[in-house]
Amino acid sequence: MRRTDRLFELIQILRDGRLHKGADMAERLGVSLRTIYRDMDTLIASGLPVEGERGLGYMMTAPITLPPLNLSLTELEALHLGLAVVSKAADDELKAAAQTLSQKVDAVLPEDRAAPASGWGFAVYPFAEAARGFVHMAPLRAAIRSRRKVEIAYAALDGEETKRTIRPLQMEYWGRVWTLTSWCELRQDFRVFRVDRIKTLDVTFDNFEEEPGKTLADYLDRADAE
Amino acid sequence: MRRTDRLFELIQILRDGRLHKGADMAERLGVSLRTIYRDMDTLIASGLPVEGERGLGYMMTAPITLPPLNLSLTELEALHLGLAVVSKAADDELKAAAQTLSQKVDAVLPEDRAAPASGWGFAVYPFAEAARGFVHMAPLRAAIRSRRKVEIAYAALDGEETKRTIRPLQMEYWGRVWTLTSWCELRQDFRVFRVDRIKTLDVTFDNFEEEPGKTLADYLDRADAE
DNA sequence: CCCCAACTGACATAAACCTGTCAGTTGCGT
DNA sequence: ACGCAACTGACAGGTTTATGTCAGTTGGGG
Repeated sequence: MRRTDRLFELIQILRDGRLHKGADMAERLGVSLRTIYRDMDTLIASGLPVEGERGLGYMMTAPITLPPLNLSLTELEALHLGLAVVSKAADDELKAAAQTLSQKVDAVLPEDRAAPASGWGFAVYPFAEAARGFVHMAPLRAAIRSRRKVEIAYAALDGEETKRTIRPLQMEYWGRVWTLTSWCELRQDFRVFRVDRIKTLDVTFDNFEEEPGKTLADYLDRADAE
Repeated sequence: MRRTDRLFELIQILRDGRLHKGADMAERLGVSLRTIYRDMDTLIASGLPVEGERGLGYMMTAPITLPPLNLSLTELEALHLGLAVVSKAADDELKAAAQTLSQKVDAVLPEDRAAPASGWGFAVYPFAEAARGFVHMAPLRAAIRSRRKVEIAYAALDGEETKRTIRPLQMEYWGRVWTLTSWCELRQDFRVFRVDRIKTLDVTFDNFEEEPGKTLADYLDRADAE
């Protein structure tokens, strides 16, 4: 096996984010342990986020690696604008992530492509209403990802407050507010909630599967038909 | 010179986006033309956006290359959300760029990190008011980048229409509308315009330099003081 | 104190890679 | 039809890199 192929195999092995011993990888790839040590040196030097620890083994520390991407100038502008929006118009976790990603991108751009001193020509100012819902966004994003039911207390326009269990499907950003499209178990129908009007929110340990008639696709189909 | 060093030099030569002949690069780097052909094969195979044309030479087609980036899951979400916003809430050029960049990112993610069938859990819907200004955004972005004065016909809130020459400094996205911060030569002061209320817009060939008292930093300083 | 596995330098040997030369082709524009 | 420069395969020779072995160190946890 050529060395470059073996390096690629090592990345695939490590990608699972688990702990791996050098000796095991050596056996698997049919080379000596010393060679694996040399290979790991090379991968780490090239920036792969892996850590080795004596007595333990190797583990990848950041699970997602984007390979080299070729961008046009407009794509770079779109990237910066998009990250600027998220830096302002989402919850603290997403804000921080957008900021660190923007910094990472700026750090690797060639000097002639880096941000001009005056910035990229964009600024973003979120609506106060949108900002009020931020407190719920991180748990909602996690619930959407892992498909867990959520219990909310919701204050409708008329002030009436209801408690209900929902299946969160998607959040929408309208510029002024964030909304949440869900399947509502109380009403046995789809409902769209203003995120800023959710009073309390608890993510349950109750998972939900895709049920015909209750998925985001069903909701969108119905919306298209109307 | 080692081969890897030469490959790096080739990238630097090509980065200017101009046409380059193999023979010239061979002479410059002190190797045979055949070796340059082998090198170009290697760079193209690795994804460098270069095209060769018989009778002409080589040229780089996309000037910006991001090296491998390691992202957390939240950074990936922020990236997708940001690009989703730009895919909806900006001019056609930026929209297209955001879409192609999003596709590029999705194409290179490992399967377990790619977009779930139901999407990333976000949707974005722009205000119609914001959309009305889109027609002016591409020329404005270009004018901001290259610091060229712009002639606009502007319809203020009371309906009065004025023609004026401005120095575009920055655009702001408020969710509902886009605005443009400029130095107005008619009023000899900073002015903020609603992009959707600009009736006509012409980018001139008149460049402007940074003048003390008339820069974006001056405007922001004044805004902070108020 | 012992165990675990990462981590390192030095050396000899083997393997892989790179280069220049040569002769040839291809596609486009004039 | 010609000129231009990319593009290709084959070959010989030279250079560089990689590998395994060996003996040693380091740091953390139990």
